[in-house]
Amino acid sequence: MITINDIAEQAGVSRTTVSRVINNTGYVSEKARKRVMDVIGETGYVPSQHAKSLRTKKTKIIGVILPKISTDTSSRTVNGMTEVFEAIGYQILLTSTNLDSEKELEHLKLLQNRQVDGIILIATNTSQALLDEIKASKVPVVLVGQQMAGVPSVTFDDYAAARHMTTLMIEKGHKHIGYIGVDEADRSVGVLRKQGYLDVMTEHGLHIEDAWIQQGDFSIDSGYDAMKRMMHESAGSLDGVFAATDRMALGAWRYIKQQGLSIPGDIAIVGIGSSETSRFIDPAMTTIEYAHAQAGAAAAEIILQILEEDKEISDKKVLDFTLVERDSL
Amino acid sequence: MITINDIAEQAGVSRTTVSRVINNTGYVSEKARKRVMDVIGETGYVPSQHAKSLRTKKTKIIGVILPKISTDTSSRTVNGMTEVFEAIGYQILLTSTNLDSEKELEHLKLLQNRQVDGIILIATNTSQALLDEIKASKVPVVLVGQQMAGVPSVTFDDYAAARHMTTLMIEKGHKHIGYIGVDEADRSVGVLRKQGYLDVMTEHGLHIEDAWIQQGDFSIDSGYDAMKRMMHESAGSLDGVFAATDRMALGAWRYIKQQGLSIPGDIAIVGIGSSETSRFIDPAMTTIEYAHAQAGAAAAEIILQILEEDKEISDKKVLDFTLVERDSL
DNA sequence: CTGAAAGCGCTTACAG
DNA sequence: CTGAAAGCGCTTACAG
Repeated sequence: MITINDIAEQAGVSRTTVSRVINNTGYVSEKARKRVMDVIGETGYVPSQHAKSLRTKKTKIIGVILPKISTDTSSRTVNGMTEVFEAIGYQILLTSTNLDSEKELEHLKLLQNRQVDGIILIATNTSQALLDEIKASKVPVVLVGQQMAGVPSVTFDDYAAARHMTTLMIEKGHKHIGYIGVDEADRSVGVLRKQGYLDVMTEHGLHIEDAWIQQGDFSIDSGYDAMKRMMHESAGSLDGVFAATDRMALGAWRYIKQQGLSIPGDIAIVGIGSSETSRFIDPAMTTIEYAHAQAGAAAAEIILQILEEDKEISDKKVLDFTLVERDSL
Repeated sequence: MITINDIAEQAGVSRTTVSRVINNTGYVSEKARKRVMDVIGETGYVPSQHAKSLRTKKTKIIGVILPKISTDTSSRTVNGMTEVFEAIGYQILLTSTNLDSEKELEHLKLLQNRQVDGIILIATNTSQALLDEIKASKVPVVLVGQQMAGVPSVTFDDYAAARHMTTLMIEKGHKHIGYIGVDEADRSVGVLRKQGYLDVMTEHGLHIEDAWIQQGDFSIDSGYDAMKRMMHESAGSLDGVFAATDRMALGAWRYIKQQGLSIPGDIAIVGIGSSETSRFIDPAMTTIEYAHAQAGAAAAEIILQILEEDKEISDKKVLDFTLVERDSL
């Protein structure tokens, strides 16, 4: 392996000088700089990041913790971050918790040991343990998807989105609207979206049967099962279903189709997420689109600001949503 | 920051001894080990990976180069790798080329500077420049999706898969079969799949109009456009289309539906890839499934063998495919 | 069973 | 404008 010493020797300067030209810092005579550059060019020398990190305590690596790597949401978010980071030479160290929230804690620790400069956590819950770990973190953490006191984050306006969608359903003449949600440990998806639905229903004086509120686990199959339960247990007047995510809506869609019912004639079905599949099914699903790439980019920018400008930031950036009206409502 | 020196001091031993207990190497008396462990427990000390890497030249980080992060294929592949790596404490440094093959070279260099232990490259072409860079690499590289002389790889049997699908179409009574492919710089997708189609057609003495062979660029829209061109330029007897990827097949499907044609009644349409969407559209698409997660896992295992067992491996692992028969053929 | 010492490849005051 | 030297936090022969 070729080191800074080799370059210094071949260029006939000290390694201090070599370091200066590499990092473009301090004064170096044009002559010396050129000699060093030439030798670097000839040898193809690249500085050891480890040695450098050991000294400077900086790595230019950002740890990213995802709930699951193979989802539309994750990959779009990471994509957005990548664009921002790549331009300035940062790289991403990726870990996935595979939906195991214990692992969020574990990975948070792991990444710090790796001496990443910062961590972006696509969070699925807001537990106290998680908050504690974040507060204790030696490196800045920014949250995506959830908000926590004193922690910078970028989220979508889940409550407003759910309100908007529910209102739209009512405006279109639906009155007996069911809801497929997720566990409330997930504040954004589990609590806020549901609350939006509940509040709008109440404000319109609309009754909600117990059977109309079901819970899934984000998977397509769980949406299918939830829909099935809802139909079986319901008194029968159901004319619309709002699922907290497109994947669960897709499962519900599937069950309804299998029953030979018409969408939206018999039952309207809508989701949130704007997945690719939701666009191609028949009827194409009305949904709400979140700009995940933009969220990723925003998170990247926040962490960069903290790192490079050494700012104390605890911004909570809330991104807007856009309604995608198609044919299932 | 708390270091090995602090631990040594508090435990009343030398840092040599601390290092020994951390790494479970050499002799340490039970008493000393316990004291050290206790102090580590109390302090929450974690060794600096950089210092360690600087000495050992190992990082336990694998660089992964993807063509595009937000695709089904990529995320499934990465998922498969993650499972293997996670179990033994390796992590993944992810970079995406965003379909820019220049960047494959660039990232190959970049990752080496990051001192990754190895690189997994999800390749989209087999250019000489790429091969040269791989050969010159200081760390082992394993290829996914393409084969190159002397480089370990895991691929799918694209030629056999295309043959299989084309044969099936013919058996189902289709004779006028078009093909939507991609650029031939991509040997696996561009050349082998097309060759499978061509050979089977020839063997059955089936004629192929010029207009029946079109090219896309992997995107849904390009499949749509290719299908449109095919229909416009064709003499009219077309009764089936085989697209090299599900996404392009999806685009083609869309165009055919828009024309009010029946699938597979008027035209059958099939793809390769088994994307989620292909399962939910109407009619559900017949396709070929590749076990991407398994490919990722296989690649991870190969690189681990090279790294941990110090073997010289240039295995070419070829994974099988499975036909997913649905309703579009 | 244990420790002193050298060294991994850098950067950064400090002195000139 | 330049260099000698210290030091970042580890591991690993070597000697005892």
